[in-house]
Amino acid sequence: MQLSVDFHSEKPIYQQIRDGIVTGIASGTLQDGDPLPSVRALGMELGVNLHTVNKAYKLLQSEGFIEIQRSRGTQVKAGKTAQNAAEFLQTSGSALRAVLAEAMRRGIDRAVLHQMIDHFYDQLEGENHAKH
Amino acid sequence: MQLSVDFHSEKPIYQQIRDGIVTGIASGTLQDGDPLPSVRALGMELGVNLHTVNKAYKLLQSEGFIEIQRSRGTQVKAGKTAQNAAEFLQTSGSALRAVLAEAMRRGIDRAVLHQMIDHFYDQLEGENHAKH
DNA sequence: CTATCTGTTATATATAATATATAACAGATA
DNA sequence: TATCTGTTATATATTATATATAACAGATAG
Repeated sequence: MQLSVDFHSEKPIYQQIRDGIVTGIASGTLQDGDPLPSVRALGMELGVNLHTVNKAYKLLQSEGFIEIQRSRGTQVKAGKTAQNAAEFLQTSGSALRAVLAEAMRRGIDRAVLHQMIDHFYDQLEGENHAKH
Repeated sequence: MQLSVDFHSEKPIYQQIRDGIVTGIASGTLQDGDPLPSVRALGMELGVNLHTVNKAYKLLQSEGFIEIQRSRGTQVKAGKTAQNAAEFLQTSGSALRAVLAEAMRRGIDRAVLHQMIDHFYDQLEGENHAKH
């Protein structure tokens, strides 16, 4: 687990943990069936309370990224969602990377970029709804 | 001002207001020198407290998007940041839109997408730092 | 000059999200 | 049986968000 948390980030710790694991799955570092550290072990490793790790695990479970088995442990469940993310990165990753590089070259702030993406996504969702 | 807020959104109201105005500037709907409603007027229009609007205005000011003049009002200040955003949308907007459409076609969640973008941005920042 | 419009400041309150701390419970397993 | 799992419960602290009310001070239109 090459995973770290930034205590000064505006992003909640439990989300940082979630994002790190999702990234691991999407990039193939974490594969189907791989065991995850226990909530206590990862908590110790990151210097974080076990409940914070538990919150991240619960979130990942609700999103279908992992499977939690009481008193047995936690395993990566590289299902449809993870597979879709991985395939998207393979087909469109370089295009996305190029667009982001252009944005960075123009000095566009990360928050502004997120806002643009939400805006486009809203538009696309509206178009899709209109079709049905 | 075609601007609305979603009280059930996970995104804070003051950020929704900010994002709406930034979108207006980037799209050209709001142009340099255009006056914005007073904090009280916009608060009334949106059904929101004046301090919430004021918080959004302060944020926009700190980002260089608007200019606030005590007791005179607020004006759009389409400076470098806004210009950069607008130019980026003109040159790369369609490419970004295409990538996002592909992501949506694959059913990729908005949060996962944001996470991917942060990941790429972190990578690109690392590469740029390494060059200098 | 006066009334009214600006943004601003101050104070208080309420709610929700985040994070930690501590303890105990219950199932699986070596 | 001892120890590892996730889970539940309770309590506390901090921060962010949002509202409410009131007052202040500068600009401006009447």
